[in-house]
Amino acid sequence: MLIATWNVNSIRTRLSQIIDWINQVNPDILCLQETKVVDDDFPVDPFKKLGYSVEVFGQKSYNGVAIISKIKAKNIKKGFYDDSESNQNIEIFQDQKRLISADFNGIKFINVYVPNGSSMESDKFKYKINWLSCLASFLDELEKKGELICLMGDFNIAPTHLDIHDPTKYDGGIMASEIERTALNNVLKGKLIDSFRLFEKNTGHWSWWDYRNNAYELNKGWRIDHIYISRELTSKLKSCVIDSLPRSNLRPSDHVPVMINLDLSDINAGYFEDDDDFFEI
DNA sequence: ATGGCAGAAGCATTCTGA
Repeated sequence: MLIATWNVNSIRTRLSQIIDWINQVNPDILCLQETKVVDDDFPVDPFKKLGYSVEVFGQKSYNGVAIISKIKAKNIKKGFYDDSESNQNIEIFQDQKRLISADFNGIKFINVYVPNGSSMESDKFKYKINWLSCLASFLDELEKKGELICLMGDFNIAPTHLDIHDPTKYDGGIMASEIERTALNNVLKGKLIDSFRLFEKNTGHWSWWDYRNNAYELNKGWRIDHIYISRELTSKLKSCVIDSLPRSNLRPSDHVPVMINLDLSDINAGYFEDDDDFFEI
């Protein structure tokens, strides 16, 4: 099963590039961030024509997440909590559409667009850290239920110095600070594993290049888009690749897709049995 | 230290992103 994440920086501007990429790669699940469109205006038809279902959680101009899938989603949840579970502490996070989750084949897929944080002195930075704290609580609840998890998206954090083209210049700053890395590790708690690092130990692999200063041509990138999976799933993980080619498109997104291949053939045999039924591939 | 580039809103310019 091919599972991908891509911050497309506007679904409407990038639509033809996304459709082209789907036709080339044929992913089973594609999680998008920064769709920048209200749900009613999301272009669902081009995806439906290719046999995909579309689940969206968007807003005007900013943020917005979506899950495109060949498999039918179960338990679609938009934001940290459904309306029925309203919680005073997280209500301030519901106006920014940054998280959508759904179950596929007995695995909880969580698609996130973590706030950027602007500068470390800003209120937006506090918002980023608080948002990550909310995400940690959200995952704690899932952990308690024993859910298998795939947490993916644009994290706006380089996990280590290996994930920055110039760590001497940027380590310790925004997207690379100890505060952010600690907040991220508090989400992962050693239970969720960075898929990419199971295959690649070296630096020089980026998922985002700034539009400015010829960053892509100079290969001055960052690895800030990630796919984390439950430790129990790592034996099923066959690959994790960053497809940097779409960054050379005309009018590209500043991010590129990251993709894993999970071999869930044993789930077909009913290995993971749900309360109510077996999972279809 | 700042700007640079891009997208959305909306029609000049501002806000936001990372």
